[in-house]
Amino acid sequence: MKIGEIAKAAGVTTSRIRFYERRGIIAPAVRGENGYRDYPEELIAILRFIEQAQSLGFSLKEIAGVEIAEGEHPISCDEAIQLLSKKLTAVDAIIAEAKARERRIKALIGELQERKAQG
Amino acid sequence: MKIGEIAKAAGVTTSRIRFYERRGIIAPAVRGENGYRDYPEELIAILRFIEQAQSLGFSLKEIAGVEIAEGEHPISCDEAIQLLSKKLTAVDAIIAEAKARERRIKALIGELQERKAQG
DNA sequence: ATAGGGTTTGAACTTAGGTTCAAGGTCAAG
DNA sequence: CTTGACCTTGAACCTAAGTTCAAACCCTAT
Repeated sequence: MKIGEIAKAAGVTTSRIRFYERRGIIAPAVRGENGYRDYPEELIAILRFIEQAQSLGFSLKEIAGVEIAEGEHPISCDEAIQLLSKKLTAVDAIIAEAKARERRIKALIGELQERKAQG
Repeated sequence: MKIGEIAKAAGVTTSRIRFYERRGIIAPAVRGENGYRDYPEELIAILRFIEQAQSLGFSLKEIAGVEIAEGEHPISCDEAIQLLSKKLTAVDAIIAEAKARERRIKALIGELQERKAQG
């Protein structure tokens, strides 16, 4: 498949695919006679996997590590659980931080409303 | 006060203060004979205000808007409540998103543990 | 053969919030 | 009078995840 076809199939832009290649997140494409990139259908699943991982909060750097591991020797179930657990901890920290922010903002609003009503 | 003094007093770097000036977040400093920036003590409070606002989730762009308003005609209590309420909504959205992520990650971990135990 | 669409490359641009650097000017102390 | 600490400027650099651009090449349909 040509880059435009696979991009459409996976729902990403062609520039993004080239970018992933530059960054080593996906393997360099096989080239046709004309120099065009030629992709196997399996890349569609990989691109979708990348999107999924990103939406869970994994950076491309983190994803690249897994992808490379996939190339060499696929990531094990235990390793996947490890990675997800670590990310879960990070996400929990983000939630806690955001909640703290929320509390502070609410407190400030309360203060200002007091001031408006009384002072 | 010289830039180094005020930076130390406010707990920020001198480069940050110059950066804020470049961006129009704080007013251009008055200059002494030697060309050195000369700051009034009030800037300490302003710098602390900026840090506070940032830690509540306001961007420098948003803060700049308020600062400019402060220069011209101070922001009203009602306006402050408005801004904070809007930010509260944004923070709530971030929390909701992060929680959704958390749920998805937990679900995935659960799936993988099932697979490990059974499959 | 020519217009259009798709592809190639490398390089520059984007947002955010700064930091770091180089080259030079200033000031107080010893 | 020189050393060291501070100040000045503009410009480049940083992370993240791409996008956009220019100039050129390829392919297909008319």
